[in-house]
Amino acid sequence: MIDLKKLAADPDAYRRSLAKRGAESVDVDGVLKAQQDVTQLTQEYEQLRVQSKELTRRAARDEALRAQARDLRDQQTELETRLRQAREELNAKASWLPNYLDDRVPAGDESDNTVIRAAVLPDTDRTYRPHDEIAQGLGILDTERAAKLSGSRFYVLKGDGVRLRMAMFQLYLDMVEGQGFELVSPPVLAKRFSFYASGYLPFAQSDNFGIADSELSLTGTSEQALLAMHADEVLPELPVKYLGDSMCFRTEAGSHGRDVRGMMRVHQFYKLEQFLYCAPDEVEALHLQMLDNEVAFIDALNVPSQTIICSSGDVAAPGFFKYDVEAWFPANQTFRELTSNTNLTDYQTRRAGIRTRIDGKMVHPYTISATGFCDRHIAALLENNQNDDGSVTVPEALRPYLGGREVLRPVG
RNA sequence: GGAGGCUUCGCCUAGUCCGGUCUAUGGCGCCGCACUGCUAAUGCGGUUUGGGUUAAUCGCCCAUCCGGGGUUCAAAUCCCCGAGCCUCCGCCA
Repeated sequence: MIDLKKLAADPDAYRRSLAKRGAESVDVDGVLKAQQDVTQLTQEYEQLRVQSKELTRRAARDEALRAQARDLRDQQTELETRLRQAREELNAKASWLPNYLDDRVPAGDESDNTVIRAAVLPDTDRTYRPHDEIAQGLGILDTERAAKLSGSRFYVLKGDGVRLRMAMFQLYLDMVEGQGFELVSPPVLAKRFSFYASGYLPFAQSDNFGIADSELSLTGTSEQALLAMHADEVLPELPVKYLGDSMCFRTEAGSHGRDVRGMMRVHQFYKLEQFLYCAPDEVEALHLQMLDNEVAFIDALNVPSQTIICSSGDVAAPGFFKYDVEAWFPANQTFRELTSNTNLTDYQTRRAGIRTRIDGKMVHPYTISATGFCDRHIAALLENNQNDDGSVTVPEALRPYLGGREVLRPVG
């Protein structure tokens, strides 16, 4: 939710932001009108309440006034109904307003993303095999059996694949030691409200798996839980930093035929998420700190990567400013998104009713949602650290967490 | 699945039986001031949140006692539905 007072004060500033998103169809005037209606009805209602309260006070000792008081109450009830309807209309409309965009966000689609840190690619003409072939060779990935079990866009991760995931988990914890993160493993089933609060609903209605005969859906990221679990709270101090540990579930609606092979775009994957609440004046520094964590981790996996500022078309509705880190996938000679790091300003905390006191004033804290690592990192690691015989050299940083092993060898 | 208890403005709490200055009590914490020759003690005052009014402050007004609905001139208080927490029993990884 954006700040409606700020919107009313300068609608054109918001319209410019919408234009950059290509979202001119959003009904700004309708929201402003609905807001005025609510304000006006509220004032009328309050005036009636004053009269009603006064009359009630006197009616306590004077039965003759009770008929009159009853009449006033009925008027009040009627006005209350209209006020409630006006509020509902305002909420329904306002929930469709995306966040403002930072001035630094380039207008356009994916092709307009701005590279702010270039990758250092290996100077070689050797050929690389795609990560899924390497993984199958190592016997750590089984997509055929996953298809029998669950269908397409799933994988069974086995043996050293699971160990790699656990090793990465431990390495990540050690690398961000001292930064004040609390490790949290939240539920992956959440109520509708949680998806609304985090800004996924109503925009991305079809992205999540619902549970039949239940209000619950599977979360696409622990971000949704780490936000909603603090709904309606006043946070005593900032920043609050979490590492969210969870499986993530996504329908991948609208991505038919893209990345159907391997581990890149699936219905279920593991992710360790960096999620934090902070004061507005510390958001820039923390945003960069999260980015540094991501890059340092990917570097530690010996995976070349570049950092980009995402263009307007690549920033989801609740986002204000987003960095992506893209890993080099040498088999296809292409960069693919590995991590995503968004400053969401107070958009989510407004929706969730999360506040904090800064200099004695109640304000909505800012949130940052940034990937720590996820299963895609395994794919990037395998593809970039493969050897010609199909084995994979374990990056040095990971070796202590894999019993000192230096190489993962193909089976049979 | 069964039975019972609980939910009050940061935390704890009075008030609910029997509706009416409840305009919600007190303590802790916090803030301000005063005092004391120390960042101790004490005293006085303030301290829910959201909205409205205002250029803004002060003030004033409206709402707010887990959520929703109902009864009533009037609801923290009575009735109904729901949520959450707790205890005991049952069942079960």
